[in-house]
Amino acid sequence: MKDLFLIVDGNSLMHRAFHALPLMDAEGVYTNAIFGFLNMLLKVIREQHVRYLAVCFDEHGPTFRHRIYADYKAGRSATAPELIQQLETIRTLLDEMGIRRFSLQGWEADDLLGTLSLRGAGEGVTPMLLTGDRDALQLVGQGTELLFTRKGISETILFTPEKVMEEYGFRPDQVTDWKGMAGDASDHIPGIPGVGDKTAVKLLQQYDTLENVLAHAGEIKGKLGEKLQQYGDQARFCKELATIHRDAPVDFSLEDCALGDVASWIPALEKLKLFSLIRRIQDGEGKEKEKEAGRSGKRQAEAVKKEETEMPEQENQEKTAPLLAFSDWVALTDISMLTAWLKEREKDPFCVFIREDEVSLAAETGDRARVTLGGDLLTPGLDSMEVMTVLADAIQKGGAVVHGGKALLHRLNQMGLPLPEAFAWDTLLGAYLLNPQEKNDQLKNLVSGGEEDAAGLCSLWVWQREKIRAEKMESLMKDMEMPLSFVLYRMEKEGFRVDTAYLRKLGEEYSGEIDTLRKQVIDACGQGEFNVNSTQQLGDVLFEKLKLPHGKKTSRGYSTSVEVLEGLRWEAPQIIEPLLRYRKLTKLNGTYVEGMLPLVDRNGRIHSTFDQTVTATGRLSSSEPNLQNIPVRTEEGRELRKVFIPREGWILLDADYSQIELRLMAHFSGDPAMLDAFRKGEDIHARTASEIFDVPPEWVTPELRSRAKAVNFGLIYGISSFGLSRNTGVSRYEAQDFIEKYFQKYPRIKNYMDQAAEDGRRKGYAETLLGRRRYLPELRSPKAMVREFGKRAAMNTPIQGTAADLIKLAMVRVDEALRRERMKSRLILQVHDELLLECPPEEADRAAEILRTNMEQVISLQVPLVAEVHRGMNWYEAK
DNA sequence: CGCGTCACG
DNA sequence: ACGTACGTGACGCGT
Repeated sequence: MKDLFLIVDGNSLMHRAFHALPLMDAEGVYTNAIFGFLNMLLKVIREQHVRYLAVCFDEHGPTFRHRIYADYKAGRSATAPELIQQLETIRTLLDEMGIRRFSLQGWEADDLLGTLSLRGAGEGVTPMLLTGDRDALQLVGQGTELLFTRKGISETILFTPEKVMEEYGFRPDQVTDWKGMAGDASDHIPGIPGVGDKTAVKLLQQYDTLENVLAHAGEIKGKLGEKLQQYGDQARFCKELATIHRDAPVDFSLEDCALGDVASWIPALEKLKLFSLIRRIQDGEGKEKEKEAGRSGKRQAEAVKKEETEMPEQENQEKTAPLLAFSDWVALTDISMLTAWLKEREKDPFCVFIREDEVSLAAETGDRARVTLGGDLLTPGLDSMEVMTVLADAIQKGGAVVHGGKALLHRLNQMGLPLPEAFAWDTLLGAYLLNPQEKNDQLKNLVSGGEEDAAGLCSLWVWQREKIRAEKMESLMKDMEMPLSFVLYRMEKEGFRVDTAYLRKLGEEYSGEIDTLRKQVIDACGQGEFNVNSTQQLGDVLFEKLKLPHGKKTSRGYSTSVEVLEGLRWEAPQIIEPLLRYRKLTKLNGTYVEGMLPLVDRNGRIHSTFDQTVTATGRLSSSEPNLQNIPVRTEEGRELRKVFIPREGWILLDADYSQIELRLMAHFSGDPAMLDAFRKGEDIHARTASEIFDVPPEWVTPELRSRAKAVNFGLIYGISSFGLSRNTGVSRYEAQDFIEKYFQKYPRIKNYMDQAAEDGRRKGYAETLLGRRRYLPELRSPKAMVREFGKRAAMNTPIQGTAADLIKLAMVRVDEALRRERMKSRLILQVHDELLLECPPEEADRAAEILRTNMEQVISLQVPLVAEVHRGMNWYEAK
């Protein structure tokens, strides 16, 4: 095997380490980036056979890229001073450690990586690049490999040309072609407008190179073809910017890069008091030799590993579970074998993973088995109904570990099989709790090696169990999310009855008026026929042809949003009035009439899907149809709620939390004025108005109250004067004034907000009252805008997320109470702070009581929780 | 598929 | 210097 020449992108790694690790301030010296960098370096040296080592840095001053393109990397915020300081220090340190480093005025570290790898390969060593910069992917191949850091620096992934193809769908030599077309916002490289990541990959798969794409641009139909012709030169230029130059005039000799004994680093590390690194070097020496002897010379083709570090990990650490060891698969070829397999393990949980053609089973003992389903004469398999019947019986005992229990319940129900009361574990829900932001619907994304069978499921379960315990989310899992999935299953199955005749009638009314309005708009514009639904055509007519003053622009032209149109009311009322009404009615008709009718089942009921694993904050989401956004804010839209009715002879109960988010803000902040208002049951917005506008309560006008309400809402979202002014119409100056007055009157709230952002930054995540987490890497972004977003999310998530926790818990308890009392009433809908229940009239009083008490008593806070229950013969009445 | 728009809490 | 309220899903357009 050839010796490895490790070439490190110093800037990239230092940058990543800086943002991944907390600032470590040892006597005023920041060393987090240095520590992370060296830790990483040591790890790679330990794991790979590194014989030669070089570290490359950027040099100050413009490069040839800036000379040909002034905007290159414009818009990047300045490097933090704490990082600049460390970038200075690391150079000296590397020199003292005897590590060869390279930097060259006018060249980026990338170019040096390219140059050194070429020269190294020429001398017969295997270059391995270590960087977090995707541009370097173009250098992979001809012996050069690339270790890419991700999740901060805690994981690396080894790229070979095959791996690049697998991850991105193109070859390393196509990286620059790809970037030339797709562009890169972070480097201010525009690419071709309208061509994004996906389109660029598709083009390359068809035409191979940028030049060939451009040569065939004439054959490509439609807008895409036009754009390719129009922006061909821009794409070539962007490709040039993205191309790494491999001919930098460096003073290189391989021998200068020879890596000595890492123990020689120790004196230099002592100066910086990097004792934990020194300890790692010393500890590692004995152990390394042992490992060396047992290890085969072959390096791992692909390795995703966890960095061992003494610093608290800030990012969400490993995201996939390690695969456990299992015995060989046992093929269960008849039903009695399946029955026996399950019987033998009935004392302990078993993992079950069902696919179209196969059921696999696994247990923590390491046993695993599979059953082939269906089959024909050539590929014998078992009858799927028989298999599922046996399986349902075992699952019913409550010991099944599954991925996505709600879907399994639907499946069992459809087959007419008995349902369990609980599962032992649901890894879909576990994955969501561990990281609500991550895509977690596919098991294979959660297990190392991408296993999608019961053995993978079992590995994931064992790993999650421990993580969830360690992160103190066991109760969220066992007492909330898992039971809730059964409640949601029942809600989905029940559905909500719809008065389709009335819905059709509304649709006809809308359609009739829409036709008239469309004609009015087109007449008033006087520019001939056009599609009023097309924002592009509409913008063209209003702002190009009719020269109306345009507001903000969007990436595709002029904005025609309600906001903009309302501004034109007085300019062209004969166009704008019918247009606004047209917009509104087409929305109601398209989304709520046309969209909903096909979803009504033959019993006149509509079955939304409630997804428990979508939102970042812990809320539910509803889809097909979304019943959480049925109109209510305008009377016209609200009429639609008359369409939602209880089953024959029953009634609807609607219970909603009053001001739950503000109450939570009062609780979290402990602000005395706000606590007092809620304890006395006052009108909170009026009270706020009185406080911040400094008028006696009886002087609070609706106008003042409404402003105060906007400020209260703003607070929950992580207020900014810009946002407040945009949403209320007051000037930004006034908005700023309101905010300042607010914080004067409610200082503890200000304190809470600051604390939420600071806690989030320190811990790396925001959490709810019950311990649900949301990771917020944004708080450590170098970009101010991204950081500001992170702050607002850190302030909002505990509030929105705790409200979500509480209503979920209330749902589990309400459902449980209704079942315990053997009532017919059932939950049919949740809308974030509102529960809808359908019940026979004789149960109404008791059901209302169950709703109210379970919602109000769900937890004890510093302020009372209040839920109001209304009843009616349709949703409109019950609200 | 990406965007603009708009419905909800 | 720059663009922002937090969290969702559906529809229609123009690719």
